[in-house]
Amino acid sequence: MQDKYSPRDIETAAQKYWDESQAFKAVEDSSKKKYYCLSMFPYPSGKLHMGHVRNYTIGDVLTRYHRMQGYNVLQPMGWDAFGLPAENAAMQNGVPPAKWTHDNIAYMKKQLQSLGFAIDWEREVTTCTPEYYKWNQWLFLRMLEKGIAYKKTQTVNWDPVDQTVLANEQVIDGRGWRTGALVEKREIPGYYFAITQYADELLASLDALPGWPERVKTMQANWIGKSLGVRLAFPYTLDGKAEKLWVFTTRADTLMGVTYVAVAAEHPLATHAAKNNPELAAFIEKCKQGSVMEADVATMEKEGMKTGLFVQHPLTGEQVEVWVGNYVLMTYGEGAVMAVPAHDERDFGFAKKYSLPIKQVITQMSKAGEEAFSDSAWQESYGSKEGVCINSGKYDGLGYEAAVDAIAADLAAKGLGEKKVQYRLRDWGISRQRYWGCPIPLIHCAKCGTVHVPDDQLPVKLPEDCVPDGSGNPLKKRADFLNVACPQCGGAAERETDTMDTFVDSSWYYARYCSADNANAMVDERAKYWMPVDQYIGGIEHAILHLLYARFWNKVMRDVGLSVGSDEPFANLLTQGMVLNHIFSRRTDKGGIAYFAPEELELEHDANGKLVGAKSKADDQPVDYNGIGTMSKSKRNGVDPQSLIETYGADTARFFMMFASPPEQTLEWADAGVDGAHRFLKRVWAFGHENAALIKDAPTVNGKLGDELAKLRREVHLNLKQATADLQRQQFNTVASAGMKLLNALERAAEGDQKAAVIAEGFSILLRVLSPITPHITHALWQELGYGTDILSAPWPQVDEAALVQDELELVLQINGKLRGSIKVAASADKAAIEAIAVASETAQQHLNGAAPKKVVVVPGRLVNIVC
RNA sequence: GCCGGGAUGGUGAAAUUGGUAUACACAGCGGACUUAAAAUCCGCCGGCCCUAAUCGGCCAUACGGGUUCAAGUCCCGUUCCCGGCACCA
Repeated sequence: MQDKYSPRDIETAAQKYWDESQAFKAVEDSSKKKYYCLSMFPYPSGKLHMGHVRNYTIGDVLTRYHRMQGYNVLQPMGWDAFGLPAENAAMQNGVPPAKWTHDNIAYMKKQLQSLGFAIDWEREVTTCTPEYYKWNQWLFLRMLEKGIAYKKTQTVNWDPVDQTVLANEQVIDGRGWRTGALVEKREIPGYYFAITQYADELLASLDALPGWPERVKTMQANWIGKSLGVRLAFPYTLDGKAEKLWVFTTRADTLMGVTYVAVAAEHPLATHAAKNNPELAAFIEKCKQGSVMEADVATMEKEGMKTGLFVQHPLTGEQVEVWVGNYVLMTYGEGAVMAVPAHDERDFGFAKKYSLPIKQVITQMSKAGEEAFSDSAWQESYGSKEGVCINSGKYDGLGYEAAVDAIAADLAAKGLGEKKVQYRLRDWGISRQRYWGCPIPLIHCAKCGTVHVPDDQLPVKLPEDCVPDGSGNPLKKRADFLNVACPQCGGAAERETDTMDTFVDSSWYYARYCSADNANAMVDERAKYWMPVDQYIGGIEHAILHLLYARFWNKVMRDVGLSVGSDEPFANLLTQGMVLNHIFSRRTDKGGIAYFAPEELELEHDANGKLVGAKSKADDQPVDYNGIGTMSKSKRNGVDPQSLIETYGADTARFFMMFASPPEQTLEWADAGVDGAHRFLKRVWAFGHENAALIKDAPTVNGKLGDELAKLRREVHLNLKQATADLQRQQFNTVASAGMKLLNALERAAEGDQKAAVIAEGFSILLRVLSPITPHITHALWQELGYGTDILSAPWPQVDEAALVQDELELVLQINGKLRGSIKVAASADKAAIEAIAVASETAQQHLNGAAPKKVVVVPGRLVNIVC
């Protein structure tokens, strides 16, 4: 046995052993309880970053822990390999996205393997391979057949200089990231998945997911946003024809307070009004500038212009003025809203700005609003809270529900409205005008229209040698891809060049791992054994979109008749906190933005170690600080774990990452503390080495121990108990602490009868507690010390409750809630006895001064509080 | 702007159900070993006050209120930070 801890040798040997013994190959075995542990697969950006190390270490700890608990475990890995960064890299380096992606995968796979994760690599899945994306195409066609997929227009960000569609991420302050040009909104056709058809089920089955964090379920429920409201119409006459302007509201009780209606810039009414109104036409054009992002729309200055048109109030028949508002979105609801400035904050701001009338129709029973319409007066007099109707004619005095019912009934009688359930959730637009994605399997024929690619011609393969140049989709220039015979008439036709959103790829990979080698089916019977995923682990940033899309897709697969095994794909979810780092950038001369990677920068700190700025190493000039944020490819602020692994070894990297903070917590990256983690592992090794002879020959603990050794053994089992509980509740930082405390205790062991037995037992517990976190060092020591051949299949240690028993307890003594001392009581003492001892104590007598206590609170095993 | 989360020593954090706030570490300081350094080991380590030193007292879990015998933990309000907002993945 080496006397010095040498991670390189130990880790290479352990990994070789696992590899040769096929230790992590998962085989279906219906006689054993299965545990499918899945971490979100990485985008192959080039190198792992610390967020990956954190994510995959968490998954590996859970996998190895459950294996020791006797489960048949599956932990697979794959690559979310289509996406935008590959195209950006292609533009920068002139390398085709396919090559760049496959090179990155090869490198990152080596990195993952060097971390010693218990992964079954035979099930590896890569989404940019035809074997995988064939099934995207296959299911897409099934969805078209079932009416779950359909075509309509979508609004996109358009860069007028590059003549290309921009992702939201590529829009910075309303400008294209490469060109600096003002971004425009543009309407183009695209394919949608009707996720709203599943809205009710997606909402309802959140209740069937007790293993999901509440915060994620709340976010998803709010995102789906089911609300009961009223869809109602404002009638009007246009060119002599009777028309209706439809709106949706959740506040029909305020209908009598409507003082104007606002429509989107793209609304037909706006278009009509603009025909003879150049000023309005110009305003509508202006509304088309800027990004489509909701955050931008919600924070921009609200602007509007009157159309000169009027509609009728559906109940009173009064004239209501129609405005165009830049905050009304054509793609939401009806593209028009009724405005009640007295009881909606946004309408109020708009009405104040354009001096529109404000009519109070709800009272909160505070003072009536005669005074100036200042914001605080609005809050006090009006407000958006539900209340009782006033100034509303026959509805006066009604509360929210009664008013909505009465108004809805009156609208229905006139044929001008009805109650309606509305969702905030919108259908999922999946068309991307981009090269590096899964081709949409459709063919456009002049004669036959849009034709489905027949199943026997799938997959539609993406040519892998394109190099995008930033302007438009290169597939449009590929005659060999584009030109195809129409499957129906055999005439000349063209392939669809749009590709699918990469969220499609990641919506079902969990199922593919179960049948990764099946070329004839998307999933097969084996999915029934493994699914649902028992533990899914990934970043909290996926709380809504990815997790909702995956839940939706799983239900679609079920409804298409595939054997997915369950209605929900992920039984338990652990949402990892983000690993953050500082972000630095510079404006480019074109007006775009360029980010700097940590290795390109010289950071500057003040005396307290606080970051004050940074300089580029290349030109020694300062760069802009953009605050702190998620480690990401696009912001270039990821920290590569490679040097950490090379310097200290995988076990140190893993231990440090787990010890740094609880998994769900956001973590600002700092490598202070890595030394401490490494020092601890060196101590573990040294302890094993120094006590090797003692441990190898040790008998088992038998009979009563001396006080000191009994105390040590109690500490060992206390820490085992804590570590086991912490693994159950997935708080790995305190599992690491428990390991440290355990070693501290063992190192301080007193001499005495049975010392060898206590040490041998204690160290075997320590090794097993640590093994999920630091599998290599524990594997080596387990073998070297003769505990067994393979710690992987060692059972998880059991707490000996007898070792925890104490004869005498020390309780905290509080006087009036303040710590004033302690008392010793027999473990068997009852409440009355404890109270008597506490009151009789010298400390209590001093404070009581002869008087009787007003109250005594006894918390068994913890404290006594005397109130005087 | 909307939805979700967070804030505890110089730093990462602990406190599992309302019951000793700061476990376990990092950094720092002091010491041992050494010709020396590294490594290793030992000790100290929230702030203020009292004391020669102990003993002890007060304050402190982002900020302001509240409930309770008792609040980091529960309730109300505020600030700042992080994640998401539908074409980053």
